[in-house]
Amino acid sequence: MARNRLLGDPTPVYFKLQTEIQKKIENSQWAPGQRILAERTLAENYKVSIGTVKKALLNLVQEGYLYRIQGKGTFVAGTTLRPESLRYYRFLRNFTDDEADLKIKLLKIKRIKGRQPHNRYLKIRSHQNLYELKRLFFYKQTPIVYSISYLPQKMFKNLHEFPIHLFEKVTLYEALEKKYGVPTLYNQQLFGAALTDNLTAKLLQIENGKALLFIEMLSFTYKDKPYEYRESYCVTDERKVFNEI
Amino acid sequence: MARNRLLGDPTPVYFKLQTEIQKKIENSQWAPGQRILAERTLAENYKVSIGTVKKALLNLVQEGYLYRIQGKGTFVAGTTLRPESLRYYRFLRNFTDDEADLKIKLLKIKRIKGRQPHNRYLKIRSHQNLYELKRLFFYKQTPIVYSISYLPQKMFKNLHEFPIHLFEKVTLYEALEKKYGVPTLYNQQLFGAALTDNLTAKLLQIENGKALLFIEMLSFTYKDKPYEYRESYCVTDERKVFNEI
DNA sequence: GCTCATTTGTTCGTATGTATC
DNA sequence: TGATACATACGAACAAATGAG
Repeated sequence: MARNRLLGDPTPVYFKLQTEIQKKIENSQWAPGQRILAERTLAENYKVSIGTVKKALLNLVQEGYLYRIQGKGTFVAGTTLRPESLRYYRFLRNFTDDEADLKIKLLKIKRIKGRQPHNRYLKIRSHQNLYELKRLFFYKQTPIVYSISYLPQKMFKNLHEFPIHLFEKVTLYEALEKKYGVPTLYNQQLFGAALTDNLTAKLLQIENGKALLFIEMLSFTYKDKPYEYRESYCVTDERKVFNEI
Repeated sequence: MARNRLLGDPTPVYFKLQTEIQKKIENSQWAPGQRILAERTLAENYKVSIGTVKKALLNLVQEGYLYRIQGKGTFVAGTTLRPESLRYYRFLRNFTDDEADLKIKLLKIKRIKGRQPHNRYLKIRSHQNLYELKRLFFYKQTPIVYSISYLPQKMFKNLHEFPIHLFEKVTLYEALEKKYGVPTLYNQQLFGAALTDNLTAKLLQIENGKALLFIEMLSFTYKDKPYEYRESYCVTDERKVFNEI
């Protein structure tokens, strides 16, 4: 009977509930993996019908904040990028090829002063410091990607003290979500081409003057907050970088 | 009361209805833009409750088959009706830049014999013939993309007889949807880097030996049917190709 | 500018099916 | 087996937007 809307507030009840839950997830009051209250319980607590609770929850499932398992419950989700696209990056010979399995090697992690345009992309002030991660991605002993990541020090305290294998065994995404509760919700990329310089030629073991795929990437977590800016140089002679939209 | 499910068929009623409507859209019985029957009418026709019809329709909205306007009705969607998501490449100087507006020039359209790997990507037999479209994309008089598209002749009969401005004034997507009822649902891309050869250097008005962004693209319509394979060469000195996932 | 029929949007409540442990 | 939790389905009432008259 829409009892809750008689006072002239046009915001639907389900949307208010949805927003409340979303906020609890965004500010980490409810952590990824955690089971939340049951439909009925929520309905009783908020004094709304089960159907209204269902609508709020299903919307949040659709937006990637929650997932539900019949008979078990409703749970807070983590990184919402499809696991395939998360595996960084996906290298294929052609459209019908299988994905190549890459190994990661951490070259260096260090703390650096803030710089531009990095800090601007990350939406932090220019005096805020950064972590710089340099990594190589290998396909069967052959290096094919050289990437440099920049992360706000303030957001990832003591990142440099973690064991190195953390950045080699799992993706950076998984590591950051597990250690800092920062799930990846979406990311933006800029694709370009560049010629090899001395450094990249040496690291990627190719001759100078070859064409490289150059990717700039910004990864976002809750509240459209960018938390990583990454530059990658890719050898695409054999395999190319796959994307689906 | 689930009357329709007493006979042991585990398929939900809403899902059957959803599938029926989806098929009508896929085989063009219901065309993009067309209004479909009202909720109540569908409920009466199929002898199910309004809630069940609603669920089926909302699922199809979410999958992009339909859109709904309160007070007007439920309509069949198409590519044209979701402009932002499936645009041509978007060219930006950096992450905070605005999108550059590109002009298109059709260089040539001709019928060619089928070839590999094109026909394999398009999932058609190797003897089936193709259309080949060569186009240049300009940003303020400066050419920045050279693209070659391949389309199955069988699927797009008489494509070469359409006026040229059709391929210059609107995107290829819109043209194909309007003329052949083939909306674009998603596409796949492979990104690589290449060095300029004589042809591309001349067309793109740059010197030989520069690095170009090379994009292979496959566009899909209903039933995961690929209908266009495209190769693009992009000058990314000033602007880069944007993507968001 | 107003009214009215149509259509979708929101909310309620109930009953039953089905998966999990 | 039973308790719990989500999924499906029904139907009613009212709100809000649209467009025609």
